[in-house]
Parts: sequence; structure tokens; C-alpha cells
Amino acid sequence: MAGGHKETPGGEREGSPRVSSVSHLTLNRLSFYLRCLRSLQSEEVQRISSKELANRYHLSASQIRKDLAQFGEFGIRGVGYDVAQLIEHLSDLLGLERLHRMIIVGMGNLGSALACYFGFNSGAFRVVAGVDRDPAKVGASLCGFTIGHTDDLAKEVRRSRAEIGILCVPAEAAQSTYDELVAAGIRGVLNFSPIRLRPVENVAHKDVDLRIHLEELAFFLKEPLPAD
Amino acid sequence: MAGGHKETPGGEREGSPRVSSVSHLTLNRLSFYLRCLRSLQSEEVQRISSKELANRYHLSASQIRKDLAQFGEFGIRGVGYDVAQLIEHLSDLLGLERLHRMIIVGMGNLGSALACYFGFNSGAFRVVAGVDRDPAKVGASLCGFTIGHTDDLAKEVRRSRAEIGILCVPAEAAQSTYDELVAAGIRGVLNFSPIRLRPVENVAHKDVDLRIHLEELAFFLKEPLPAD
DNA sequence: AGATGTGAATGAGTTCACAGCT
DNA sequence: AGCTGTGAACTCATTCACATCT
Repeated sequence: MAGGHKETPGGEREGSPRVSSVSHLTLNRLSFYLRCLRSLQSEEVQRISSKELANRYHLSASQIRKDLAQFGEFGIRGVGYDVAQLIEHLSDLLGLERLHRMIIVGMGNLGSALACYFGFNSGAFRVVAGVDRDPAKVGASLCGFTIGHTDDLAKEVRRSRAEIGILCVPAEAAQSTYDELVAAGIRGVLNFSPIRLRPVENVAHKDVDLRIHLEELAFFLKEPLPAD
Repeated sequence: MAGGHKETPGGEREGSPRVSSVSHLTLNRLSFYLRCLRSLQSEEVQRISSKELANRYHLSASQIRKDLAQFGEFGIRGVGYDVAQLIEHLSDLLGLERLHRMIIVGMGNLGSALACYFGFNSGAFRVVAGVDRDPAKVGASLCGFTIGHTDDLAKEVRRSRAEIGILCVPAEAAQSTYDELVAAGIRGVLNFSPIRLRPVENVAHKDVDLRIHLEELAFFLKEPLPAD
């Protein structure tokens, strides 16, 4: 087996040989903390302790501290954390201080939806291009860009200066499209197709398998309802 | 899932002891194994050892065996696993033997896309209903059902006999809509809204936060590309 | 022999508990 | 006093190694 990267088959696998090894669990929590802090800021809260943050959002205080301490001393002992400052630090840490341009490959149901999805077009993220194989779709405009043809993928990536590719093509096309994206110089890929990609060095990579989430739910629905 | 790792999807009550204490990591792997096995079956492979399965799909042989052994002795020592039999066992185990009817709440970009998404309308899953607050959307037909009004949520759930709710409403509406779904008798919820729901006993529950995946990617894009 | 199933060892991730700073 | 930051304890998850079965 090649380099020892940890994998969670079918669910989230996370790419790139990591130099600074932060677990994706920690990263996800940091993202979540950031969201909480923004909410607090809008409520004009200026300082917060790990304990209160934990109470408000059902988190663990010691875990908040551990997570943050990994990256420096952001808090003030005896006081807590400065909300604005911590937002600043976390945004910086997560790479959210600049805009990330994204291209969607495969403008089917899911691709089209994501192109206009608020979560993909707010804050540090923006969908700036999209391509599809189907000539009938090419040329259509939606949510701020005009759909190009998948044959021009590399050109579209360069033109739009996208650094993240959102892969929404069917399973059969996923690996080849991924390789094209990488060849075009993409730096990160969010893969919605239900297959495992052969990942490339130095390209960040995240699988999101929507079906698998349903199957997880199904497992719990199978269990007999405890009639209490 | 946003932060916590200790999520307890569904009210954890003692039903079958071994069934209720399966980690979601294991469950996701089982789903993935099942997919691999189906692919093998379509290639007419009849028997496979954990080692070969692992090699083919970049998994860990001992983990495959551990995962499966949790639920019984499905293999034949000295031989391997019977593909068809194991598919049967896994489908059964994951509750994929019967159809799961689903209702989408919030027919915006994402909701509409999921309604017609293949992964949500194949195998054991089918979207059978959808509702929205916007009267302009109510009455429209797509992908096999007619959009109802969110005010009639409980009625729609009953009429369509949906057991899973797909929550695609904005953050503000998420908690109240969740509560309505639960009151309407829904048994599982897949939550795409970016907030943490206060979960209810005995309702299976899974958060899928698409934005957080982007933020995870952004972190790796921020890092200096390792030259090693 | 050859592969499973499983206790034991290792490793990852989380919580505890407290030293040390404000 | 109060709260952070952190080593140590603990829990959960994966890998190893081998006894066990075909």
C-alpha cells in the first residue's frame, strides 16, 4: 500500500498528502465554530468563553480549547476569546479570507442546483463557470455564468480562473473528468459522483456521497421502533 | 454532521444490542462494500476473499472482516465470501430490502434537484412528495409528484406515506420544520440546512452540510504546496 | 494450504484535571 | 476568582497476528 493515508471508504475521504496533519474532524469543527462566532457577532457578543460557546451550541468546551490551541494561543486566560479576533484567526486559518472560484462539471440536476445554491455562492466561495457534455445545455446562462462544453474544460478552467472543481458527472465519467480537471490545473475537487477517484498528489480532494447518507438513515429505520 | 462525532442518530434504546451500537464509520463502509459487491456481481464474480476485495477497491482486508464479523459469520473459512449471499446479507442488514419513501421540504434549488436526483430515486429510495412555502411553486409537477404547500406538511406526509424527510429549507426555518416533520410522524431526517437541529428521540437524523466540505477544501488550498 | 473470525496491540480522537496566566 | 492551554487518562477505531475452520 502506498503512503499511509487514512480513508473512510464511501464516505469522506480526504485527499492530499498532508504536511500539517489536521484531522478533518477538527477542520469541520473549526468551520462550525466560525459559524457560531459569526452568529454571536451578529448578536453583538464581544467575548465568549469556551464553556459558554459549548453550552450555546451543544459542543464540548475542552474540545474547543484543544482544537484552537493547535494553531496558537487565541484566547485570554481568565477571560475567554475575543469574538472578532477569533473570527479573524479562524477565517485566516481555514483559508476563507479570499474568494475561491469554482467550476461545476456536469450541469445535471445536482450541478445546476449547486451553481445557484447559496452555500456555494456566499462568503469565500463563488461558482464562476460550468460545463456539460450535452450541446443542448451549452450556451445557457444561469446564476452569473454561461454553460460551456466539457470538451473545452481546460479552456474554461483557465478563462474562469477556477481553482476548485465540483464534479457532478455520472459515475462512468467521473475518473476521466477528474483527470482532465487535474490536468487543467485545478487545485481542489469536490466529488459528488458515487465512485472512488484515484487521487492525484497535491490536489485537495473530498468525496460527498449523498446516497450513502440515505443508507445510513435506512439502517436506523430498519430497527424495530422501541415501543415504550 | 457538523461538529460532534458522538451523534446518536435515532433514539438509542435497547432493541437488538449489537445493532444499535454500530458506528457510522462502520455503516458507511458496509454501504461501500455493498456497492463494490454489486459491481463484482455485474462482472460475474461469484466468490471473493477479503484480501482481494481490499486490493480491488483500496480497502483494508482485516477491517472488512471485522466489519462483517460484527453481524454474523458470513464467510467460508479457507474460501472467502459468496458475493450474492453477502449482497443479500448486507442489503438486509442496512435495511435496503424495502422501498423508503421520502418527502422533500423546501423545493428551492437543492430540493428540486434532489427530487429528481438519481441517487435519491434508485434502489431502496424514492422521493414521493415535496412541499414548499412559496405558493408559486405549489401545484407544479416534477419527477413524479406534485408540490404541496408546507402548511399541509403533516397531511402530505401521511398521504405520501413518506418515512424520511429531506430538509432543504433555509437555516431560520430548519428547526421549526424539523419539529413539524417529527410531529407528522416522520422516522428519519436528512438535514441539508446549515444549522444543528435539536434532535428528537427515536427519529434517525443525519446532517449534511455542503458548505463545510468546501471549507475543508479551502484549508488545503491555503497551505503551501508541499514540495516533498 | 488458505481464508475467516477474533483477541491483543496499536493508534486516533476525546475528555479530564490541573498548572499557569490575567 | 476565572479561564485558557496542555499533559495524562480514557474511549473509540484500526491493524496485527494467530487460532480455527474448510
